[in-house]
Amino acid sequence: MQVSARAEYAVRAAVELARLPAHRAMSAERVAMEADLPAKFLEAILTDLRHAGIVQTQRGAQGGCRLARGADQITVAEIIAAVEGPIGLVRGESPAALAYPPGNDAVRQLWTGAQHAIGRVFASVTLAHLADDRLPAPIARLAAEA
Amino acid sequence: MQVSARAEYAVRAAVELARLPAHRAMSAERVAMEADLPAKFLEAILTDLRHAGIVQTQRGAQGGCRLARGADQITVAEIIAAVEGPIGLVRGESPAALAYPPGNDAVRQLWTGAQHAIGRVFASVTLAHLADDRLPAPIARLAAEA
DNA sequence: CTGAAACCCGACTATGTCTATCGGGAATCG
DNA sequence: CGATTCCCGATAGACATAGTCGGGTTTCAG
Repeated sequence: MQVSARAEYAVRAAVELARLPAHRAMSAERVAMEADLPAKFLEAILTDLRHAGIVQTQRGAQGGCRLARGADQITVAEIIAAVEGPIGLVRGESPAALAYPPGNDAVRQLWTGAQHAIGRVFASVTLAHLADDRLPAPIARLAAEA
Repeated sequence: MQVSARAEYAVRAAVELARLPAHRAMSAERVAMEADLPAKFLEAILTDLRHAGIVQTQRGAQGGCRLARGADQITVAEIIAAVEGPIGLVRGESPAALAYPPGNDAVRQLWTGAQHAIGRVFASVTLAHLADDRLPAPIARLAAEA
């Protein structure tokens, strides 16, 4: 039950971009410096984010990266999906695809529920929240509880 | 973001045991047959469950495995912890152990919240629920939603 | 007592995933 | 032109995971 380094880096990099003044770009290398991430690895991650339409890039001198939309229009869920590919909670399969014998539907629902629980958290947090260092109240409460 | 085969197998095997009449045991091999799991691999998993005090075993002819407690006293969270070891959501570290620069606490809280969200699901489902093929209402609702 | 049933356990292999880097190519701007 | 910056495929190395093997130990039935 892990969040990959890839996903964690993607979020941190995106937060960096979200803190940029509007319409300004930042080179991938600079993002790597600021966020303390391995430069070439981050480059690959930013490529994923671009393919997913989350960031836009500009080649050449004075080029760089910026968010393709407002920070409040980009959720953590999107970012993670972009870098980790389609999410399969159990053995690479979606819970819905698992074949359990009859009378064992609850097991499937268990995995589905877990997936939705985490998906709901990720879908309700945007880059704007992270850039402001302030989560939505329900999530903050969840994080604070025992 | 995956549940390992190990964890999934452990849950399925435990459900099998939960459906046994009280004080009856079942050989590991038979559990593997019934639940359609690789026999030797399951043996290793059952060893983990025994070390965690979730199942009891009896060697020799007519021996086998049974739950160490009532099915309603064993949660999925316990089972998963038993077979996957201490859970580290991000890069093997607990979110609390991650060092983020100041102003980035929300990122840490995000991972913590995700961990709690999933932990809450797993902690509220017991083997009794799964053996009856019926989840607690809040979890069932979570599984059913879009 | 003997032998079969069953657990116990460490070693091992194979496969894949994940992290990260390298090197060179293509676009862009000054 | 030439510096900057993105683009992308190949690849290496480390590690985790899934699953097997073989032999040992305990226990019980007869």
